[in-house]
Amino acid sequence: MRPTLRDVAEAVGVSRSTVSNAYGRPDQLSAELRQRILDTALKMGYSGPDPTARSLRRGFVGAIGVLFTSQLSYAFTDPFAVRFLTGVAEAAERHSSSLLLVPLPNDPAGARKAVENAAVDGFCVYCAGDEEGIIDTIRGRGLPFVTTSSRPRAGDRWVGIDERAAARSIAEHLTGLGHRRVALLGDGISPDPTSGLRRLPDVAEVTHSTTRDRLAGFADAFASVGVAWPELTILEAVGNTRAAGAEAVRALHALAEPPTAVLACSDVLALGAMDALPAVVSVTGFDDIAEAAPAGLTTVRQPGEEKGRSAAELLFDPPTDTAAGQILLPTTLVSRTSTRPVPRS
Amino acid sequence: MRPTLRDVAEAVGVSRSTVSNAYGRPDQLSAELRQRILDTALKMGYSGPDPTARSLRRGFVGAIGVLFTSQLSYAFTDPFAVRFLTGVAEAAERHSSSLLLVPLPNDPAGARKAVENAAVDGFCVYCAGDEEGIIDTIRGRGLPFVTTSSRPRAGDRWVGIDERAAARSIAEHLTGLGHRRVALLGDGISPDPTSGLRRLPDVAEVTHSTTRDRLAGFADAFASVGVAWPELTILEAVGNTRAAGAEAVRALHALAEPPTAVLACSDVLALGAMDALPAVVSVTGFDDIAEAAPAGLTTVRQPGEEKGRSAAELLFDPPTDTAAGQILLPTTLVSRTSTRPVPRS
DNA sequence: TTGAAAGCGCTACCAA
DNA sequence: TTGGTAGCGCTTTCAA
Repeated sequence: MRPTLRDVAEAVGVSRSTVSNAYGRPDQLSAELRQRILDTALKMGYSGPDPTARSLRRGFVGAIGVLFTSQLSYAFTDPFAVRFLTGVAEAAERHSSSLLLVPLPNDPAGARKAVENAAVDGFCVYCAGDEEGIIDTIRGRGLPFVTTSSRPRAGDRWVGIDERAAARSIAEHLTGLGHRRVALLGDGISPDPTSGLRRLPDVAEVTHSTTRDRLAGFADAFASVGVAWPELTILEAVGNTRAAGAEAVRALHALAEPPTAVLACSDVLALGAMDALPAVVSVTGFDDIAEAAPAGLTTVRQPGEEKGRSAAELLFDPPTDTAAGQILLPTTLVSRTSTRPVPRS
Repeated sequence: MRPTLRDVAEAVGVSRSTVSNAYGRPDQLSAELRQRILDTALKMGYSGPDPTARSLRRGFVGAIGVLFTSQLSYAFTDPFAVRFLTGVAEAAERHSSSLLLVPLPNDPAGARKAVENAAVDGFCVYCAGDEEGIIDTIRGRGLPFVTTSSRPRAGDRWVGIDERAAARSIAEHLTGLGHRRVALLGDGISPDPTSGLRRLPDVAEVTHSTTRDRLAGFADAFASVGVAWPELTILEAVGNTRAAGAEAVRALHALAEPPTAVLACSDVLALGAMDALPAVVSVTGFDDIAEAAPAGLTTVRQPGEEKGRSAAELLFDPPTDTAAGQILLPTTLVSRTSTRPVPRS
């Protein structure tokens, strides 16, 4: 049996409080006594107060939870998610807090349970899919949280970008180059995804909110040059991976009149599309991950690390002014070689 | 005040054990009573047992700690570390366990405290630097752990590769191409690093164990063709980043007889070296990260995800056979275009 | 199937 | 500066 604080107290011949103070409040006892306690503890193989017991008593844990609304192991394969995490980690370091990464099972009940069982002081929710249920569960626990959802509730802390406007801006870049027959590529379009062409009466039916907003932004730009939603080709990828992007655009080969450009909802998908398409087809991405520049991918840059950092800081230092709890980050259109004017035919 | 399990028990008019069972052991009470309890709880705003209290009572947490022996936020910028983490996450998902990422302060005392305060059931230690003190602290807590250290103690659980042999193999590739005047590039060579040329009487003095073993392996190959340690140029990078690699090799411009090849201790450093050197200089890396292939970098492949997965599995399912607790992973030499025969002059 | 009792290991208050 | 006391919120025997 490992020794407890009580054992050390008995061995030294002092009370438990004094031993506790020796670890947590060194100023509450003489340096000499403290040293005697620490020495005895070391000799007995006691390595300090049990973290769990301490958390229970103190009512705070010293860790924040990070939730990815997609599979945790996938999150690490998504360069943008990793950048977000880097930012969160920076803030956590500054606040001497740990990061609890909680894998969420696919079934809602399991996900709920996972969120309820996480021993944390608050959550950063990286929204890449369905977040409603998860956020409700956190709310139910009464814990503070920050989201990157594309549509935060008023009063919720949030860090994000104007998804729709950013998407519109890159689509306008393409309309400016003369593109009219285009395909939109995203994942999380339907609840039960399959790769390839999708018939979609209305953008409102798109499952994932981020994809929905970006597609809506793309559509805005085309609507303003007279291309209505039904004339846009919608491509669904199964998952946000390069391979899924490549796979999805294969469906274009079957078309009599293939699009002159593909607008992807992420750089990862866009790079996959470039892998599978001839270079005459213009391609755009979203995020500006590290791989985008060497590939010459035209994209929208959003500050990934800063997103993570701001989210975590919002959790650690809640702003008193409620308006300051919503941080809108800037985006920039980055024009590279993957987009060109429509070839005359 | 949030309601506790006790409040729910009183509201329903049953004992606390029964409410506890309603959550943790549904088979211990009638479905009807359970539903009544759950309904009441919901109405009262009770969202299930407190995770910390439950952990204390049960004596187990449901999370494993992941320790990077370099700054946590840096770890995410290292593609190989991210792959390791991906593997760990996969295993954690399978075992419904969370991942606690613990930032370690640079000072040993702070690092010790951070490890002592982590509420986890065990640790995966990703060794990229000094691990001795950290592992001792874990041992002091009596928690199970797995390392990727290059020199595990007998009896410790471990996952790794034969660093020295792998390094030797890639160096032999270069000696086979005729290279004799070469530079070795690594980080963590000296305790107080500065970028550039390093005078180093003996490889044993290298600070970080992994760098030490890889440099030793490089040296082995050159020794066997008659190039002794003092004839090798040693370059130190400050940190394992692409920029640091580029910066470190700038020191070569000053040499009258620059090396014909640079052997780096990681792909990241190697890519940096390629950024800063003329293409006639051969460069080798280590790890085979995703960026290596497009850059044509000759390197040694080690299975990153598998390393993480195996490490975590070793933690979750301790092998009864102690010999099975040490897993040696295979490596492969991947020859690409960044290495060429020595140009005749 | 349900309940009473006994802590898990610790910290914080208050009094000495 | 030190110690006694009272729980933090829960689970788990064990007995009814």
